[in-house]
Amino acid sequence: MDKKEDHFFQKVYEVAKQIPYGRVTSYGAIANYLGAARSARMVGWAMNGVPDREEVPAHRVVNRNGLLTGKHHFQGTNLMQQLLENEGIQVNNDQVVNFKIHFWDPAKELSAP
DNA sequence: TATGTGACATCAA
DNA sequence: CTTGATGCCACAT
Repeated sequence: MDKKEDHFFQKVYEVAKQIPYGRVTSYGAIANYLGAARSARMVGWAMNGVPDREEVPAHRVVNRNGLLTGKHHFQGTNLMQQLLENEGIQVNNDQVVNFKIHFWDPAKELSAP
C-alpha cells in the first residue's frame, strides 16, 4: 500500500553511496537529482542522520563552491580533507581544487536508467 | 499544532 | 570584492 517512508533521506543515501571513488558532488546536485533542488539543505541534513548501517561517503559531498562546509561534523578537524586527499583529490584551505574536474553529477552520470 | 533549526543556494547592496 | 539577508523543505522538540 502507500508507504511513503523517508524516501528522501533514503534516496540521498543511495545517491551518496553511488559516488565513485575520487569524485565529489554538491548538495544541490543531489537535491536536484532527487527533484528537490530547493532542498539542498535536506541533503546535508540527511548526512547528519546517516544510519550506522549506511556507509555514506559524506566527505565526498561538498557545497556548491567545493568548500568543505561539513568538515566540522567529522571526527577530528581535517578528517574530511584527509579522506578526500586520500582519494587523490587536492584540497586547499578546506576547498576542493579543480572542483569541477572532480565534480560528479548524479543527474548526468546516473542520468536515469 | 506551532516553533526552531540546518553539512545550501541565490540575490542584493 | 565581501557581507548580509531571504527562501526552501524536511526533521526535531
